Amino acid sequence: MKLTPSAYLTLGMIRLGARSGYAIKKAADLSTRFFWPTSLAQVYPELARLVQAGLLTRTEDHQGARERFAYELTERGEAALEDWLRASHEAPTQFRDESVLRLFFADALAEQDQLALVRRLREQVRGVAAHTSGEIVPLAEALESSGGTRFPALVARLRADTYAFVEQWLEQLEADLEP
Amino acid sequence: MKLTPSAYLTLGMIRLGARSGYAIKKAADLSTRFFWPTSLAQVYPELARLVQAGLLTRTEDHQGARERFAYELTERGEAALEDWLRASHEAPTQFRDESVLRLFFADALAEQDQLALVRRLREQVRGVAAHTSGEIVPLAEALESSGGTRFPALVARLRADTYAFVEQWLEQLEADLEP
DNA sequence: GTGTGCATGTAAGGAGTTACATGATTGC
DNA sequence: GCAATCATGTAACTCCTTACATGCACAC
Repeated sequence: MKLTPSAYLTLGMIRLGARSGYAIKKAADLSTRFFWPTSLAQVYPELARLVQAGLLTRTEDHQGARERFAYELTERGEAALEDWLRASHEAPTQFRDESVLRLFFADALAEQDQLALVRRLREQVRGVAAHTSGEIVPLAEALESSGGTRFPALVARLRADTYAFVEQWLEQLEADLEP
Repeated sequence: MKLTPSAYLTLGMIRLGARSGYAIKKAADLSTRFFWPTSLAQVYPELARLVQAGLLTRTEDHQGARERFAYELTERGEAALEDWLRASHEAPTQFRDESVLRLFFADALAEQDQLALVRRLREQVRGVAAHTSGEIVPLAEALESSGGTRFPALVARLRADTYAFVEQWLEQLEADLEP
């Protein structure tokens, strides 16, 4: 039984304290979405598969008339997660960015339009950097001080710092392109 | 008629001098693959669509008994490419990286295993950085000095520098994690 | 009382990958 | 002679997204 990264995302989020499918999706949108997006239409079937496979338990946890299920890791589920974390597989990075694709082909433009393209790209990158350091890092740091999990904050900082670096790089490029 | 980024990739590669579907795919594997991967099973139908739409012409260009077709941009094709380059759409970046996902959940591991995970990740990143600066950048720079197209080289350098930055960041993290 | 958030799921469709299928040319 | 590269395409499948469908709880 081979599990996909999305399955491990599910297991990992439950290990970090998410109990419902909804909570997993919500947590993912604030953290892992940037390097592993997911959707509810993925989460629910995945939960069902993992229960089927004996890696999760599902118990009723209804709130009055509103239905809710609480998931927990079984021993085998915990072991599966840790095995995956320890494994040294080659995981090919998937990256798709239309903006960079445009930058790649920018020679087709007149100089002023090239400059405009770079400027737009830098502003996009600046926005991501600001959002990451302003919103995502603080959330992850709250988790760090409350729960003792440090890696979510590390990953958030890595992202913030990387985007800040790219922003500087593009700023320099912009300066070089200016007439 | 709305075109996908893959369509613009196709147009762009032809503008840079690729003539056959095979050549487009080959060029993409050495350049755009890192931010917009493609495959022959995408390229061929895309070429057919673009010919159909009047953005490309297709002419026979057989080499003896081996069949080959040469594609060229029509005026409308060139205009479509340039419009896309000038447009300022929000292009959501798609990024999927199982290694970062593992890093995110690394709190589940014992300290020595956390260190091993970071070390592996750094080595992966180092490999990418080395490949990019050693193989991809020189190729793009050759294009730059021969043909006057500078943006492919800029994009390659951006990638090389970014990965070098991430490698340093992880090196620092590794040092911090060491007992 | 109404909008936002919590909560669970299914169905249809799209985008992209791998595998299949075929064959010529070139360099060693 | 044989392997790698050039060259064109199709078919099946997988993964993921968007849209659909439904309803409770809580705060304002």
